[in-house]
Amino acid sequence: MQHQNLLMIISNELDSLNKSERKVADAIMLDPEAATHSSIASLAIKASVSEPSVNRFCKRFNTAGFPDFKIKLAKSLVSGVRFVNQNVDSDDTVEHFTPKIFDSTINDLSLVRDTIDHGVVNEVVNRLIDAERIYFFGLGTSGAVARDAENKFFRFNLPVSFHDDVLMMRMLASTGRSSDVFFVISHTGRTKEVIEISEIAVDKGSTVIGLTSPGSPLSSICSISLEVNVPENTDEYMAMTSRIAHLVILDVLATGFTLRQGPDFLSHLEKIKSSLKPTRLSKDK
Amino acid sequence: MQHQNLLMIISNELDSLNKSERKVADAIMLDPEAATHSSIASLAIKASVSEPSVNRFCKRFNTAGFPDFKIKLAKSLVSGVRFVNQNVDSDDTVEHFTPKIFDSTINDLSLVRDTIDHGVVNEVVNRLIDAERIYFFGLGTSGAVARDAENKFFRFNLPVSFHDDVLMMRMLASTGRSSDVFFVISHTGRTKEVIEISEIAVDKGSTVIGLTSPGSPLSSICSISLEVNVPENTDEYMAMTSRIAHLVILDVLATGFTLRQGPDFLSHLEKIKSSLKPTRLSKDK
DNA sequence: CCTGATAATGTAGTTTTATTACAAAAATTA
DNA sequence: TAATTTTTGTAATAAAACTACATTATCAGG
Repeated sequence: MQHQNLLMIISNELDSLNKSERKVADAIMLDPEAATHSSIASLAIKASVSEPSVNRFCKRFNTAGFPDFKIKLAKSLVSGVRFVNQNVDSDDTVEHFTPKIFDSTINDLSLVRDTIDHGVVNEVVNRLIDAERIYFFGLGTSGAVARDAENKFFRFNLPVSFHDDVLMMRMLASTGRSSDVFFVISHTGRTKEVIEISEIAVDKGSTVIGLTSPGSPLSSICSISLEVNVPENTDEYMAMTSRIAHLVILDVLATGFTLRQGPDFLSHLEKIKSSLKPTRLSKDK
Repeated sequence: MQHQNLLMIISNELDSLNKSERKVADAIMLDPEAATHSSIASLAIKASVSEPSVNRFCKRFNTAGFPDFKIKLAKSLVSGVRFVNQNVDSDDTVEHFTPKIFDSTINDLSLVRDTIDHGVVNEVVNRLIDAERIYFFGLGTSGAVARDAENKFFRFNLPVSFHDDVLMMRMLASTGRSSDVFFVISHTGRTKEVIEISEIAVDKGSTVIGLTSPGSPLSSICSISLEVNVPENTDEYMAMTSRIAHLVILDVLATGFTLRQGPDFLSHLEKIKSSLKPTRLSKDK
């Protein structure tokens, strides 16, 4: 939370603002760069609020006052995320919507970074290390995530597979052992099939790790719930960012796994990497 | 040139300053961070000059005045290299390496955002709209990206499929028509099989879009090359970020596609979305 | 080493900008 | 609906920045 960009903080707290604070926030978001150059009076007019309201807004975000706020805002603009919380407009051209989509993704990732539970991550890494088999389950978009996870964890020298076929999943879940880990990925956490399958695996004594949204049905039934807080998508043009957050979390888990194995393990990874060399054209051609 | 760091400009011009300007410069250089928080009066005292001297100093460096100067100075203090590249250490705990991985991903994404060629994106969207069939090809990690792309573009009411089987790919490529689009995803752009297959498709007159790294063999042979600039991964613990950049770019393309179809298209997307409702548990349970 | 011109710097007043104290209005609760 | 709390605005005050002008320093030519 320490080094987060002011603009992102504002966009994340948008919901908890009162009317006039919200007006100020909107005025700033509309053109943050302009805000850093305007006086408190002109910004107040732009937001249709009084000057003290702008001042209070600034103090709410832990700045000394308006000038200090402007400086912090200016700093946050350097990092380059300019279109936080700006939806794609129907008349946007490529130049407009491309940075918006990137910025929105970046924003969501930094939110997840700051809200992820390290204790749970740690616990999940432990379970993965103890696992004799890992199954990655996911349907639809989460199927692609599961597939990526298989590819990544395969390198770790233990039996891994991914599945996006509910019948297959069901069979595997019901024949699961206590040493098996079922890693279930689901954005919503409310897909009936996935929940049923997870319940079966839990009943059989296997470990079920759910990578899903907080408070979802899946989250409540699995052995360990790795909750990812990605805001709901309000804009019909915007993509689902949760799958990207899921991928990054799997990177985190893989890193934790590797680190726990100690330095010897790196040579094993190197072996796998070099096994792919013959499939590639050499760099100096 | 406009984006050069103010602090550097000052230090470069140090010799050409007159006495009091020099005093101001020294006072600022001594603690630039403090300078951004002080008033013109306190800085004048610190530099042992009058307030107008400070003001004149500011204007000399093409700023509107002291407040504007402070903002530009503050911006120049934000480290030039965004989100300093911190590698994962072998003794990092979850608390340490988690934000590192997120930040590194975020950093790469903002690099891609700023280097992506909008013209090419636009051209790719055009080709996708004109396509009668779209094939997404990818092996390994890029297979997962291709799978995600299929899932996304399927909603657009045109025949799409993804393939991660080289034999299948080869057959499809050699029977391709000019109205077909082969969307080939490859991080390295040097996988022999993928290049061969792409060449076949190009020869048959199909459009081959390559989502790959700049200057790669794949990039040079395909019809349109969508080049993604993600720095090579130096750290053995760090994951491959390019696949995430690829996913975001596919989001961008899908958005471009949707926008080009006009507002009527949204109802079609809504239909697909609601078709999945029966598979989910309701929210208020 | 003057003298006049020019550049550099400072003083004091003015204007702009930001903040504070307090009152009015809304919203919330009992 | 009255009491209480929260939100917002008004108006006065304080702070900060700027400008015009005066003073001082610097320097070239005599």
